[in-house]
Amino acid sequence: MSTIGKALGLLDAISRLDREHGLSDIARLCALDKATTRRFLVELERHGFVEQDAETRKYRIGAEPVRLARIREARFPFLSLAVPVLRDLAAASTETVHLAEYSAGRLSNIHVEMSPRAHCVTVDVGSVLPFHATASGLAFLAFSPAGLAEQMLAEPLQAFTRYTLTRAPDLRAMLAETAERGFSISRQGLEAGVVSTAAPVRAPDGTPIGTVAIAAPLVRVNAVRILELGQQVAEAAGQISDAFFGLGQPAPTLSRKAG
Amino acid sequence: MSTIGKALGLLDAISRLDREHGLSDIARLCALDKATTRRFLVELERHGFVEQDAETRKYRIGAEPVRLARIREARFPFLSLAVPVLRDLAAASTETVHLAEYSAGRLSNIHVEMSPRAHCVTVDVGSVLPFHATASGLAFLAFSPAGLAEQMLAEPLQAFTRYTLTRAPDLRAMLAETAERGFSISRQGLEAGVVSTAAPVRAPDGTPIGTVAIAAPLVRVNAVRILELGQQVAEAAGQISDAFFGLGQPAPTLSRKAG
DNA sequence: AAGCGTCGGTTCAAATAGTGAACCAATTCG
DNA sequence: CGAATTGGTTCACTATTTGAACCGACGCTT
Repeated sequence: MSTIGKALGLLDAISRLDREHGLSDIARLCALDKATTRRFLVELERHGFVEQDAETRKYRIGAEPVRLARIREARFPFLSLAVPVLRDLAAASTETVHLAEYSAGRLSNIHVEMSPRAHCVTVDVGSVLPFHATASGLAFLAFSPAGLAEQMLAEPLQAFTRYTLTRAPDLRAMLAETAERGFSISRQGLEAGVVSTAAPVRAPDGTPIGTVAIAAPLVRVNAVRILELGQQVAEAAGQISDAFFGLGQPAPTLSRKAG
Repeated sequence: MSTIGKALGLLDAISRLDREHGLSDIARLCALDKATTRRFLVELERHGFVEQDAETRKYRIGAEPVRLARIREARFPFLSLAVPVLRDLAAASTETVHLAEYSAGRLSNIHVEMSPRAHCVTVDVGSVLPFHATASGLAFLAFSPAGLAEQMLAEPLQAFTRYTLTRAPDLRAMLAETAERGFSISRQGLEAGVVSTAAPVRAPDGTPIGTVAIAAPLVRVNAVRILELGQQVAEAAGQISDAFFGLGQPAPTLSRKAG
């Protein structure tokens, strides 16, 4: 594997940590030598991708990604156009809403609007969503070229709860349903006690570039309510697609590479 | 130089481009071999740091930095706390306001609030600010340990306009003035016809972590007005420092490494 | 339509960079 | 107090990166 790949993998590992960690910890986590890990961290730090706390000597994500993200947002204002819609959706549904973007073969959460209610689902920004176990993942695959779904189903599928669908035929059926319905539903696929529904944000040519999802506590949704939420999420996703590609956007095409 | 450094340098080069470019262009710009450039781009793409347009084959910043930036913002909400203050400042001053963050030895623009006026200064988000030629740079250095300023002054200083101060003694005088006054002033240092004033956002221990600046067309400011704007910018910078470190923030320390 | 330049992308021997076991010195813990 | 961490460094060994030369395709000009 290339050195660059290893270093960026290291950065990815750091991004998944819930708190700051030290050199030895990070080395163990990435199964890299301590010396190698250190060289990577130093190099990443030189470029602002990680920062080292001067006191604790622990490492965290640096400020350079913020700069890069702002540049991307300036040309491709996905977040800034989507957030108002998400806010409205959270208010209308009174449930937690989140937006994911597809990149590098993964679907990552990039924004969360919390439910105004006291009892609600929390979702981490920056987390990577498994395709088979989340409404977002299913919504994304259902509207992508069939090859992508098959590629994802071919890998071993982790069961996060005892409700997680892990058999390809079951998932294929879910995808077919989703494609017909216009939105996906996941019942406790990733987290026990949580039901989600999601719909794709699509480029003009139809390929999804991300998803918008609603996640609600199981106790608040019945068969009728989930369809209601699904309608709302599909509506919002359509709105974002239109807002984004409707005016002025050069509609960039994305090569849909393997994960 | 390490391969990682070269690859991240390439990413940095792409970030500075005003529009998307092709492989050969980028290779030329970075003085790297085409084959090497391609391997880097492919690797960066695999991890989502760049995207290649499927049609034009040109490269642009990818979505992964957005994910990383959101993670950082969730733990270290510099932007989200600063933006409301910047908005108020833009409204109060009726001039363009921008926020910069120090990282990897550079001061980068991470947010801009445009002046409500028709005739106003525009500032690019993501751009890197030269320390000696901008109000932000001077404000940052004036409140940093003296060693950092001397390090920056030691390098050859580019004259962006015929008003740019490039001699170390002149700049040292400016820094002394700035430290005393509490805010910096730059008259056409980077752009002809633009006057700026800036103040540092500081961690509890006093070291600056960024700056907030106002940039106004020369024709709208006289000696009195610039001091007025300076007062406002200093006030706003103080507000951001307080908002950020006042409550709950763990006040992380940053190792102040060379540029 | 032939000629030329440039594009994105690929190949493989030569050269350069990355690697990691062993080693510090400084903390932390029982 | 000593055992087991921690972050960090060294240097002989070796695997990875490098780039000139190559390809087919596209878009000009003649």
